[in-house]
Parts: sequence; structure tokens; C-alpha cells
Amino acid sequence: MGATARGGTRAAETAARKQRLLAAATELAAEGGYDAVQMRDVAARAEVALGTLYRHYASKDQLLLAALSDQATTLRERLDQRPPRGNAPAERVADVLRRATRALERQPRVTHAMVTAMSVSDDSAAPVKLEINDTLRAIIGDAVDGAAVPDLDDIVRVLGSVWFAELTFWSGGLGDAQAMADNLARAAALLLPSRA
Amino acid sequence: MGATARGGTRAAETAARKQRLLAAATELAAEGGYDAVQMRDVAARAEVALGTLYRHYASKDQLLLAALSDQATTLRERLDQRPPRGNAPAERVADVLRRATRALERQPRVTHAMVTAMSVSDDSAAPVKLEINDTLRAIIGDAVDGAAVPDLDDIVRVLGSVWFAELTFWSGGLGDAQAMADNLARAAALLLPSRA
DNA sequence: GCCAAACCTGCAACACGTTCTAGGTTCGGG
DNA sequence: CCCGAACCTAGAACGTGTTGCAGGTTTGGC
Repeated sequence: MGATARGGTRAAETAARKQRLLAAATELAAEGGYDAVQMRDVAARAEVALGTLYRHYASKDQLLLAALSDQATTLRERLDQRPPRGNAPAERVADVLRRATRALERQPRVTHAMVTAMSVSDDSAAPVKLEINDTLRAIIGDAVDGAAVPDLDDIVRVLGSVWFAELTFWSGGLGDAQAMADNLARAAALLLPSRA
Repeated sequence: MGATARGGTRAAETAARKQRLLAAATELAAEGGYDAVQMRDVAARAEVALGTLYRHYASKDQLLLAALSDQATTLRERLDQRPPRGNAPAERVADVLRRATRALERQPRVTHAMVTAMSVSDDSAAPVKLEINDTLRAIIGDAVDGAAVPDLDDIVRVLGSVWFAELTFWSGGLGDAQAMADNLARAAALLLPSRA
């Protein structure tokens, strides 16, 4: 019996197991990035059999994407609570991207693991990826808020692409966090009005 | 002895072997995408020992990136020969991106394999990746040509990011080629003057 | 109560990237 | 002519993601 999984009902135990699996994956990622997240280790740390891990998450990448999806939602909630600074849309978006990026920099190995999982091309992971994408775009959308800009959707989409590309480059070892932040800010300035 | 490698000098044979390795990788990619490029098969098809493959290319991803680098250079040369249509910079860039994208769509599995390799986070692959990036940006830069636009570098960088992100999404199964082309065209329209 | 379905465990087995070993051949410099 | 360096081959071996198997336990419907 899992010593930790003492929720009353069976269903609650199952949910707790999934939580522990996500936590274990995140911990291992924090310690050594993508490669350190080894399925046998995740299962062991969560005190769960390997087969059970695979019953809940179809692959290593889907496990990491589930963790990322959680984190993205949390990030969005936290950002929503403290509205972005700045009057002009460009400033607000730059502020949000800066804060989000700082949060990611704080855990570079975790970010590395999750960005890697995000870049993997696995068709069966498409739904989770779409969900993550929506969350990230929503974060940007919240910052722009009702700015009176035509083509708003296109702009948000472009900013999302730039964010994704910069994260990929950064976690792939091309360029440092500073460059990433600068490029993001410049992209926002380019696309959005700088004056309220 | 390799039946195919009949260049006179030893050095020429070695170069021929590298060529065959790249060709074999590309062929296998064309047949089944990233997963079908298996190192044992690449070596066998190029009539080369597995160890030799690894002597020349440090990993599967670096092999694919070398092939991609070749292709990108070829693509740039071909695009340079037929200058883009359109008077306004936005039109010309959209035209170039459309043509480049069509070339990639024609070999979706190859593109899939190479985009996957490009997204892999392997620090030792950074140099090749940078080179590829430069080539892609140069392709865009050629199309903009001397357009009188401030922030030209930033714009080209953003367009490169959007291109990369769209390719990643497409080859990851999120969205079709049409959506990719549309998004690219809209990004170009957003960032560049639409009138000469 | 009883059964099928759902879920768990522990463990063996497989596939493919990567590394290593033990030799062979070719080339350029003394 | 001979040596060491560079390069090649065939093949074994290892690590890690993934799958499969042979049981056990829990749950929900009858």
C-alpha cells in the first residue's frame, strides 16, 4: 500500500497518486532537467508502480506537459491577481512577459524539461499542447485587455510565437535570459501602441 | 570495402561517405519522419559502419541538423535566383515565406524530422543551430532588402520566430499548412509597410 | 453476496540511441 | 622502410522509454 496515499475513498487515492506523480516529475526536473526525469525514478519517488504511471500518462512527454499545464494555469492566476503595471498596452504586455519570464528563470531546469516536452512532436499530445497554448495566449490577452487595436488576435498570436521561440532558444542554449527578455520587450513595443 | 566509395584519394572517399550519410538520413526521413531515421539504418544505407557515422556526427540530431543546414543553404540560393514578387516589403516577404513553406510542405516528413531535431535541446548542437538560424534570417532579410524601415533587425527576428513557431506547431500536428501560411502572411502584413 | 471492470504491483522484455572494444587499412613524416 | 595518427569495420554492450504479463484488491451494479 502506498504509505502516503491515505485519502479515504479509492478515487481520492487515485487523484492523490496523480498529484504525487506530477510532483515527483517536477522535483526530478528541478534537479536535473529533462534527462533527469526518468520514468522509473518518477514512479519510485511517487511510490507507484511503473505500469500505473503509464496508466495515467501515456508518455514521459505527456507527463511533463500535464505538469506544465498545471503550472501555466497557476501562473495565469497569480498574474491575474496582480495586474500589470503600465498605461500603454505595450508596457503592460512587456511587464507581464517580464514577470512570467522571471518565474521561469527561477527554475531553469524545470523550464528546460517542460519546453523540451512542448517541442516534442507527438500527435497524441496535441490536445494538452493546445490547452497550454490557449493559457499562454490568455495571459497575453489579459495584459492587453481591451486595448483599442485592430488585428488584436493576430498580435497576440505573434507575441505567443515569439515567446515560444525565445523559450526554445533559451532552453536550447542559444542566448541567455537577458537576451530573451529584451527580445520579448522589443517585440511587444513593435506590435503594440506605446502610448495610452 | 564500400562498393560505392570509389573516389580516388582517401580524403575524397571520406567526403563521399559524409555525403552518403546525409543522403541516407534524408531518404529515411522522407519515408517515415524523425522516428524512421534510425542510426543503424542510416549507417547501413550509406554502407558505413555505425561507429563511422558517430565519428562524423555526434548524435542523431546533429546528423539531421547538418542535413537541414545543407537544405537551408540550397533553399536560400534558389530563392535568391528568383527574386520575390511584389512591390511592398510585406508582399515580398510574404511571397518568399510562401514559397519556402511550399517547398517544406512538399516533403512533410523530412520537414518533420528536421524541425524536431531543431527543437531538441542539446547544447553541443548550438553552433549548427545558430548557423541555420542565420540562414533563415538571411532569407527574410533578402526579401525585405533595403526597405526603409526602422527596427529592421527586430522585425526580421520576430518574423523568424513566427516562422519557427509555426513550423513547430504544424509539424507537431497542431494546425495545417494553410493555417501556417495564413499566419505567416498576416504576421508579415502586421510588421511591414504594405505599400511601396 | 457476486461478478466484471477498473486499478494496482512487481518484473521481464524489447527497441533504439549511444558507447566501447578489438582489430584492420591508409597516409604523411622521419 | 617504419611509425604513429587518423580512419574504418563488425559487433557487443549499456541505458532508458515503453510494453506486456501474471497476478492481487476495490468498487459499483445486480
